[in-house]
Amino acid sequence: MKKQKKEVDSTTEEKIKEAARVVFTRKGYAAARTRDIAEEAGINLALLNYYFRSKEKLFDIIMMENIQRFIVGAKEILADEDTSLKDKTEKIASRYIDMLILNPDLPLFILSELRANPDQLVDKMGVKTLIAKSNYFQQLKDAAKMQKVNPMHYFMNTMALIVFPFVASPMIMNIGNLKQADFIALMQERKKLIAKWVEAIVKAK
Amino acid sequence: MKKQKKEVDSTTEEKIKEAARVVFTRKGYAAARTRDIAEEAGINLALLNYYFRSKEKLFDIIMMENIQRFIVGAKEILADEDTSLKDKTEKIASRYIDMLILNPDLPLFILSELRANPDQLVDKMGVKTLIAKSNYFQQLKDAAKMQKVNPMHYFMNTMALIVFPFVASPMIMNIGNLKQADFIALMQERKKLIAKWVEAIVKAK
DNA sequence: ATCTTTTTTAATCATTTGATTAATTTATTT
DNA sequence: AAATAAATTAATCAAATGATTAAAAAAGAT
Repeated sequence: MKKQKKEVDSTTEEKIKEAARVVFTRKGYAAARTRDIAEEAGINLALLNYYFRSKEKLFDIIMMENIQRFIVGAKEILADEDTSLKDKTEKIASRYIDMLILNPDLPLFILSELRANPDQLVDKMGVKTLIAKSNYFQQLKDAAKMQKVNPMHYFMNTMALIVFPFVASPMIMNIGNLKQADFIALMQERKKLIAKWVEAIVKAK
Repeated sequence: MKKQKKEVDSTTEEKIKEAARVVFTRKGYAAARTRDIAEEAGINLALLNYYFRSKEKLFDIIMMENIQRFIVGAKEILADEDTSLKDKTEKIASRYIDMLILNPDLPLFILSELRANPDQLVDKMGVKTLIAKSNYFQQLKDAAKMQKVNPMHYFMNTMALIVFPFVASPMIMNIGNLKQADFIALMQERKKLIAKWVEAIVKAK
């Protein structure tokens, strides 16, 4: 009944999930074919429905896990009462840039599917409270109050500086004449720069 | 043979194109159904193929026009030899934010389809030379030289600050408890702020 | 008015695609 | 080893979907 788990990711179920993650994340729900996933996983198409019932059910699982993957680890950084805003920004930037180098399709996937499905997926994942009630957001508010600016601006700016290059990487690489390695090198540089920039923004004028 | 053009957008061909723009831009190529487009246009499905041969041909036209819509008007601002970097940034931010308020789905659509089709669509549209050879980019390079930083960083930052909030608007509105009108008000505020922020970034540290 | 061309419609086709079924193979239990 | 359960496969189904066709309607030309 139970599959032996000596190789953790070698069960059929795991092979399907991993293939689904690759295909869904790269092509999006609508463009992904269940046959693509089956082929990527090296399994018979029927097994996909045998293990996950439907394309949609499988997608929901992947979507959940992808969002989790996106916010995991952020909580401790954002909650830390002993670090400055600049410290947090640098840690967040560093962690996310590393993660995005490994999963470059993740943000565009999430943002696209989020727009397509006005579900409360974000709600469900508790992103809102994670951020809005964090020490980080309080520090943002403090900084914003002095500038008489909506703190959401600073939050958007930080996210933008971290995530946008990955969302727009084909265009960036084209305009800047960059190869894959050049782009990654640029992103590595940003780990330190972003915190500096955000600090400059917060203190601007 | 020729349709009279008294009402410019009332010809069947135009109705289809406009409907296609709406549906493609909102749902992307893969999720858009030719029947959706026909219904949105209020025409018989066969007319879509009669006028445009195929879904793909119609899409290519819309894609071209959408990219054009994205870069039109930027050229003069970027080329102007008599304005400062800050002036240009402010003008670009203002123009793009206005445009994005009217076409909020445009950037995610372009970025998604650009990633899906590694064609040289960007090449074809001449975005690269438009930017790389502009007075604007020269000013970016000058600023970057002093900071010993790749000028692409500043380009990415400016694009990010302008475009990202629209790409991530569902998440932003959720986290910030914002209604549509609140979000637009925030974007209006950014018109002025972005140039200030970019200036602060360029001069940072 | 008649003829020709263009536009529009309803019906249908062929393919793709998500899903199911029945049979076969493999693993587990007794 | 026999019996039972789980996993896998090939074949097939039904619905969706892009596209075509033949006929009808509308517009334009003679």
